[in-house]
Amino acid sequence: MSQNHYRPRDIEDKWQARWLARNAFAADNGDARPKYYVLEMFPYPSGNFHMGHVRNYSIGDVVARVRRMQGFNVLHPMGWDAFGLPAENAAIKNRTHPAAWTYANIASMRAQLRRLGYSYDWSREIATCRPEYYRFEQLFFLRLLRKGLVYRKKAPQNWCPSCHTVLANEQVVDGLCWRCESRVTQKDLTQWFVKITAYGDELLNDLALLEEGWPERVIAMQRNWIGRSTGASVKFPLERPVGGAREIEVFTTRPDTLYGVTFMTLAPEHALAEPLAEACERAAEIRAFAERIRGMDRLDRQADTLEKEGVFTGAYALHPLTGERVPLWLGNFVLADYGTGAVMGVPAHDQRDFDFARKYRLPVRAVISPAGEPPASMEAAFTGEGRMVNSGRFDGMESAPGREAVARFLEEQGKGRAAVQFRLRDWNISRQRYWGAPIPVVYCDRCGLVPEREERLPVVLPLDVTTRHDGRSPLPGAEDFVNCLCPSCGGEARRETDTMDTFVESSWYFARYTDARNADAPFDERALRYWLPVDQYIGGVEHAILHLLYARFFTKALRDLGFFPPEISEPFARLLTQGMVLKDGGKMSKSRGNVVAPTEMMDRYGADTVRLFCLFAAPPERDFDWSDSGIEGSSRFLHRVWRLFAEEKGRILPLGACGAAAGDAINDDARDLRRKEHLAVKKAGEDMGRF
RNA sequence: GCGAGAGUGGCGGAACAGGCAGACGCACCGGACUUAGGCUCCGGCGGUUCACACCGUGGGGGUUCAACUCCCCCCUCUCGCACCA
Repeated sequence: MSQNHYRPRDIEDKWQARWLARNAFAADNGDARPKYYVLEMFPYPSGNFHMGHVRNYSIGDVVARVRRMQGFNVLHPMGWDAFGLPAENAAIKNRTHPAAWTYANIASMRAQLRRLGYSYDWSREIATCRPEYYRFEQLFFLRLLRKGLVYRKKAPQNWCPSCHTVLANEQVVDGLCWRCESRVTQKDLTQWFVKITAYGDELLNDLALLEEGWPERVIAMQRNWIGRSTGASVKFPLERPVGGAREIEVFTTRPDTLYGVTFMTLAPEHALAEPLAEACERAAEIRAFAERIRGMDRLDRQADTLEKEGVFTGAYALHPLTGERVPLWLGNFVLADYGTGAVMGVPAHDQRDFDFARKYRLPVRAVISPAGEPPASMEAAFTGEGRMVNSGRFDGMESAPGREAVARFLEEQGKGRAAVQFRLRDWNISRQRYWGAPIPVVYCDRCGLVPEREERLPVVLPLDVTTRHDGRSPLPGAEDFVNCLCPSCGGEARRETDTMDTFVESSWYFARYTDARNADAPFDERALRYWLPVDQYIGGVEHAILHLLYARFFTKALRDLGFFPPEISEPFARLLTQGMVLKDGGKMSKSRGNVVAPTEMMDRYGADTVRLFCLFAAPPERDFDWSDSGIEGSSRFLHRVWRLFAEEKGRILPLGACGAAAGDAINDDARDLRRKEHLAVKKAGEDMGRF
């Protein structure tokens, strides 16, 4: 019996045991072969894999195995993105500890991965919740702090009431928490920020290096998110000083339209909104407007159906070039956190300003003439380029040179300058949660804020705490942790109890794999030089901005801190964003009751069938619908392959039998078979060519 | 509105670089094996047609000996962004 029957469990158990015993896929840092680093985005140890993971890792495993067969020294590691909120929530629910829950899940998921037969180098496995890992993250934090790339500030922050923590801008999707989809509110808090904006230009410009290897849409999304605009900042002197201010600064991308300014609009959150109200006899009306707009739900306020409205403050600024009086308004459409929170109103050449001017009967002055003829009457703003008119000394200039000329003139007059604005904001990395890497600073009554000393790292997250049922962090109540000695004066001090955003851990893990067991330093420079960048990175498109932007930033920052060699500026040379595994046209989810568990499928068909189907069902970057009858086909296919080999075994010549030595002994059938084999190998090689 | 991607049998999808459209799989049909088959194996399977043949890759034009593939115009769908001044 049975050799003719395909028995996946027997085959897989046998080989997996052998691979494990020999650590068969260990990569060698000192190897002379060309290197190839293939990496799949590491998982959060939730307890179970879903089909999306299986698809992701199966794609990566094919790349790794093909590259090995092609003679490359392949690094294909795996680890665990192990800090994070679900562990705390599960701990509360199951009356356990986040660490216990996390490590148990890692053990079970590691076993699942081995059963799936992936060719990982297990000797490099990492878990980000271990002090051996996050101690280096704390080191990076201290160095970034020293360099001014980490700072503390109080500002309105995205607050998720359900997760009891702040969120970075990147973690707010359509006004909802990226993890639990609760509505995000605003809260004034003092938080730690990473100055990602200092790298805005480089993050944008280096996208050009990724054009070959990254999907265009991911590049477009990053470009969009960074949102660089060039233009000018312009100072409008106030007719009378208000709240200690003598002028209001605005940013504009169209300094060529400066002579068309007929009003100015401030966000209701602008620092001068209240002083302006105070100075006006209609103070109550202005305050009521500002408060109403400020109190609006973020989502509603950003709706594109929202009508523009505003209120006149009674005050005037003076046009920097003509000296004309420019009325100051508050407006609901001006964003407080972009630019200066104030804009100049050019109704003739900006649709928003046009709408606003129509509603409040403000004058419209055309200063850009499209192709000669100025329009007799305007139904809409003319936002295109043209020739400057009614613009004093600049009359007759084209828009593009006009923009530069106006900016230059403003600068000469001390009334402004050429300027660049980013949409990208600094990254808030403080989290008011327990299960994360402690931020290594202390607060001392005498010395103030003091960084922990590097030789005292890691600041270990205490494990002997009891999780609170209200979801709040137990750290502030953990006295042994909080009470400490000041690294500077040795007096009594208190530790920071916020932890770091888990996206900090995932921003550098790919580099740690190159030297994962190094206890003295985060990396070995030779190992980094040899392995980086990752040649092929694979993961879901949901990280197009979040993780992929942070990791790109970290790579540049670590380079400038001297941790990375200077030639490493981008972490991932090629990126594949794999499609989702759907069921019945939608996401698999517990609530829909349509989850197909990989373990069940492996029990029924074996790991190879599950992997084969995940690869076969659709091209890697496209979504596909899970099909129960489809996987039957993959299973039948493997059965056929096995049976064919088993039945023909006696007639199949050993490898090499086709060589010259065997000569004419080979019959036509064998020759034909060997030819087919080579054609198949060639085809497979060509199909893998894109990697 | 802006950006990206996709439209090919009943379905998922092939077709490298302009050269036999529909590989492979699912479903379906016929046959074999079988007490039975929901297992397995063999064969068939774009449309019209008895056949010859003709038509056929979202629609319309074009280039070419030859177009799913290249060019122009249009339609539909998916995803991302969107009052960023």
